[in-house]
Amino acid sequence: MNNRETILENALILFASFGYDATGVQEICDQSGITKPTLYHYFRSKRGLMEALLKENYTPYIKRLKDACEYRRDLPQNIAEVLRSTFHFAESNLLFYKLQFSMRNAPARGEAYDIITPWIKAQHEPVLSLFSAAEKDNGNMRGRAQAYTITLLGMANAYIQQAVEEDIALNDDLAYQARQQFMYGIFS
Amino acid sequence: MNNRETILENALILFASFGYDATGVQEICDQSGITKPTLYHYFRSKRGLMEALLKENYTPYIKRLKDACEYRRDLPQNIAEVLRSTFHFAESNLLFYKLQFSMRNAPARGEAYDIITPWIKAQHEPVLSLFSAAEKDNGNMRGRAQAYTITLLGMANAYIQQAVEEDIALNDDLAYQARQQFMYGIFS
DNA sequence: ACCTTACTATACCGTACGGTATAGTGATTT
DNA sequence: AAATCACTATACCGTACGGTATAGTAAGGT
Repeated sequence: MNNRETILENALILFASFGYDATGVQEICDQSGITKPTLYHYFRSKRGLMEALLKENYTPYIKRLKDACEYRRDLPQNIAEVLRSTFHFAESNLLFYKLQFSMRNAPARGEAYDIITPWIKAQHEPVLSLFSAAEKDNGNMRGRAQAYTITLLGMANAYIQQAVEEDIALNDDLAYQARQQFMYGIFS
Repeated sequence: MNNRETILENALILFASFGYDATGVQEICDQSGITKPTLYHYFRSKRGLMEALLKENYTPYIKRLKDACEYRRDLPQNIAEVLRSTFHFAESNLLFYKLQFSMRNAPARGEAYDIITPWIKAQHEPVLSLFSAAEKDNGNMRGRAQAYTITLLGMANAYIQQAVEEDIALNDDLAYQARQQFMYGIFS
């Protein structure tokens, strides 16, 4: 494994364990067996390192999420796919999931929040389009696309948190259960 | 207002805006119009300041939550009360709610997480007892008290987040809606 | 008058931070 | 053989951090 990958790997572990602010560049270098100029050669700053980390880990999930949000007049199917892709995202790289979750919920005026903002948008945007498209087929959903987006993703996180703490699998069954519960919230 | 209260008030604003790590003691002092020895007189350390902040703001909520979790063989009633008290907690001091939420979801090895851990337990414990008590009256809930606790509190957070971002009121109607959705998840 | 107590300002401590200037190294290109 | 390139180590920069030693001040008790 080359130095760039080693740095990214150790940065993920340290950032996820101690947070962005509390993790020093020197610490990442020590853990990776390199020195600072090497790190600054590959990533132009601490921020640049975090940006690269987010890009590498988010990209496949966002791509799959976009597919999951392609509306084909079957909203329940879409919702199941959104939940499945999000569960898979969390399960396949739990460390990164924890990191991004803590950053999303970090105070809004910190560097960490700045860096993750575009990715939050990239996640919300396709889900929001999905519910906007579904509105046209279902009158009593009108004007609530934004609310549905927040609630669906919020519920996914609640399920993931539960699965992590209870050590149960984030499988399709759980996604189905979450979908039923979410849809009940919509149509009641 | 005395200096102690001024410091606590400004610390809340700054910690909630920029985070515990990113907020310097000097910044809090400047904002409060005092100097560091004054702060260190009232609070023995930066950590002590945060602990005092949590204690003052959490205590009334935990007390009310405990009442809400007193089981009288009417679980739906208890759940409604848990949601109501939590919604009220968030709405009456949104800044503090945001602060504690970001700390709860912060990386588990930081000082901020250490400080808040006992309060997380103080919140979980009465809700867990509630579901444990309800288990005895309802066989098909057996062994899931922990899962219900996490899901209920997680759902409350999802609703609060939605209410904040959509600028809608965290009133009893919303608590009722959240309860229905949660109970659907239990009994299905 | 004297002592204690609660509180506050000036000025400083050691440490760690993010980042870099300098000087290489070893492989590839010309 | 010379020059170029990607990469890496040593040693250092200025700044900001959490925290404190010292020296008061102002009020109340005796």
